[in-house]
Amino acid sequence: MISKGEQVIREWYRQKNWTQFAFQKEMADAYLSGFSGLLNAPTGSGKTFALFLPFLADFINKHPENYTTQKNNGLLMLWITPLRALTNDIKKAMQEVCNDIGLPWTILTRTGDTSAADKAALKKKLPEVLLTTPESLHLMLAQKEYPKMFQNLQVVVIDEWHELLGTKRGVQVELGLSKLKTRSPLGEGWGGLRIWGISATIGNLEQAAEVLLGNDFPAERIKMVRANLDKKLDIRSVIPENIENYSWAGHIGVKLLPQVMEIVARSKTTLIFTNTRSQSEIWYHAILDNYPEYAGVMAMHHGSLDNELRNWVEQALHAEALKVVVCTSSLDLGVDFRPVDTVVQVGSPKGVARFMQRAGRSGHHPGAVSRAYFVPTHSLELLEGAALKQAIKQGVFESRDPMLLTMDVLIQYMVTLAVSDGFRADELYSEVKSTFAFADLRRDEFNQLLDFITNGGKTLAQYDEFLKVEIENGLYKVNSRRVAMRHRLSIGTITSELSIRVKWLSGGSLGTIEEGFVAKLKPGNTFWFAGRSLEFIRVKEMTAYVKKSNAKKGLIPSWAGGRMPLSSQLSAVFRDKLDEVAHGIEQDIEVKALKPLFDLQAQLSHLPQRHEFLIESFKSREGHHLLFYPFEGRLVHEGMASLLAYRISKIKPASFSIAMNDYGFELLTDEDIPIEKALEDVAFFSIENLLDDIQSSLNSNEMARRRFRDIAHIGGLVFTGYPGQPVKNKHLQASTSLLFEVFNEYEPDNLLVRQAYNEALAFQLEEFRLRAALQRISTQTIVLKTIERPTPFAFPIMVDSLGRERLTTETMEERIAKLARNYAVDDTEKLPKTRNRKPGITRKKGF
DNA sequence: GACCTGCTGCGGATTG
Repeated sequence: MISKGEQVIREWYRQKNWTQFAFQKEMADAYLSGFSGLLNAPTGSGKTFALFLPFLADFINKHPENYTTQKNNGLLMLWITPLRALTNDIKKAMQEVCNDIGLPWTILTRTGDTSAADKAALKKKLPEVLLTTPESLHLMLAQKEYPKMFQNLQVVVIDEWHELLGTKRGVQVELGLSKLKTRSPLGEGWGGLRIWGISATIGNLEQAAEVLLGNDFPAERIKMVRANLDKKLDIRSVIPENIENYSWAGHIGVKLLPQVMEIVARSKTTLIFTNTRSQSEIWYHAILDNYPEYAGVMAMHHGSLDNELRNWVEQALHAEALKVVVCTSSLDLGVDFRPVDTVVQVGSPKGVARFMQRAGRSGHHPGAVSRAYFVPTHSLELLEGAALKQAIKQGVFESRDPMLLTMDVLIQYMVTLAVSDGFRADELYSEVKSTFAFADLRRDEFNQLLDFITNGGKTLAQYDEFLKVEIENGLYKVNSRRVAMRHRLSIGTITSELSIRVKWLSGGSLGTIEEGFVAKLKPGNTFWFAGRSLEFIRVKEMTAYVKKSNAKKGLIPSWAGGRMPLSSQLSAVFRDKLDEVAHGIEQDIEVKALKPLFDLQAQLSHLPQRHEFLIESFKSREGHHLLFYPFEGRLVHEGMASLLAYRISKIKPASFSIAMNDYGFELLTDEDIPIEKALEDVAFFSIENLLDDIQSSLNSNEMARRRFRDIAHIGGLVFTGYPGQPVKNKHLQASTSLLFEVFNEYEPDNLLVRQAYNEALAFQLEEFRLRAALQRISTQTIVLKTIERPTPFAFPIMVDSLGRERLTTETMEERIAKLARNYAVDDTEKLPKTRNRKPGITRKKGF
């Protein structure tokens, strides 16, 4: 005997002519039996229905006779997604089902886009289902009498949980949930509220569920539902026709444009993913220049383009009006674009999961094949193509590590609650302790935070602006309207640099570029942005005004952003591939194509096997070069380079400059380096004294100061300004820097400062990975080769070397002069030609 | 001739 609700679901699938997948049945069973848990399903697999339909069935079962007239029960389902854009898509799908089965419900969304009138209406009459973002959830918690809003809540769904996990937005979700569970009508604690996460496949699914549900969730009420859909992937590398002439270094990859355009021509709709916004612009421009027939059926999509422009592109993709879109990861999530049948990835995707995610953008029908091409931007990167295929075959996925004890997020949350109805310390402490993130929060730490929001802590007590929260009969409350307003304005954990808006003189916005780029422009200059040729007119009030230009050439802006290292999973498979090469047992076409390159590497130096660690040493007019190849990603290399430089300098004082990429790093000095002696020293690669040596070798103070900027924003120590009137970056930097100094000097045990140091260690240095890499190297056989000239492994690193960082305080002028004097012409002349870089241009420090 | 790495994500008041 099946229930009325289940009948309705089945009937709905039948009418749609859809088959109900096994995982959808399993999901319905779990839901209807009252479980909470995690649904592991890829986008476009019908996961929304998998959760929404059982929820409806459950409701129908409670009112089997008259469900079509039931309404106004209050908010029953809260659906949280990380993306504003997704809320409307999902709302449409849900509303359709309700209409189909005759349920008189309105599905609403509440995000920053929601009009003030709708937000006010929402307070008066609650919808049965509400779709929102983590930030909006916290804004709701900052409203007076917010418990009323959630008093009937039955289920919370966190969509794309893998996207939030591992970020401070994820911690925000954990805290929000810890509050909602206490508001459940079905009993205190985890009495009845069901919580479901939806996640794509990641390396730590079990942990993802654990983090979502918190520490006190009864294990017997947790289910993991997996959509074992067999998605067919067809992955191919684009192999340069003449590998011996292909660049040894470089990141743009435009040389392979003809091959890519052949793929585009063969396909219906292609997404070309690039790794940076600037690279998107360059590729778009290159296509327009060389294949003008694509004008009109080609578009671009990245994070600095105006929203309106991006919405248009998304619509046009749906409407099958576009043949090719050049984009960054701004298109690798969310909305499903059915017409897309081919994905091209230009340059290393840096991780297996990211590549899968992007490949999955093509062939978005059940049963369709996802077709993805990998385009290397330099020769050695082709080996990553082989590694990617192997990793996918083996099902190797990166994990998303949950963030722990993020005090800035907690402070923000405490003030949020104080702004609305206020909180009591003991109660809040136990709620917060129930989250995964704050399971280890000590009471004295919590008290320190309480002291901080009420008295400004030890150091800021005399400044009124830090005394936000007052205590009335044990209730922590914000009474100042100004403090409350400012706080609501700064809820959220995403911080970003100030940018300059680009607008037509005639009105209408194109997007944003960075201050530094605008500073390079003179009125009348042409630059390319958003795929158009623009003439720069002037800057006024954070806006650059432009008009259309007919110039064919122009500067292309670049943006400063995060630098993702090669993931440790992909690095490991990359090393496996290299081992195959060294043993001559390579099978992959990528590796076979690279044979000439590897032969040269073997001839000039050595091809390391799994148990070997290669170090190359050579002298040029620039000085003594040492090259190390851990193949562990650039962040680890950066840390390891500084560490080894420090350890060498203990044997013989020297000043080093450092260059690195995802495969290895270089140490360069004008002194003779006693490398053999250093290698004899057992402690050279040792993890003993690692933290101390890191402290001495790197400017950890500066690294922490950088992290502290964001922490201070999130923790509400600085006010970033009213909408439309941002506080100047310079001022913000000065004030966070000052705060950092003050804490460092007078309150070294300050929790936010401690957090800054921890974040720097974990994210800037990837300390955990660095440790593992050193341990691996200490078991390997060191192969030290003296080489005559840069090898295929060395060259890409050395090309980047002009952006190298000085470990000593040698001034810039001296450096440039020395470079100009010593630039080793005879060494570089023989090398394959790559892009030109102006000597003397330095890249900003990484931290 | 220039450009030649560096992603993504959200939210928002009041006064005059």
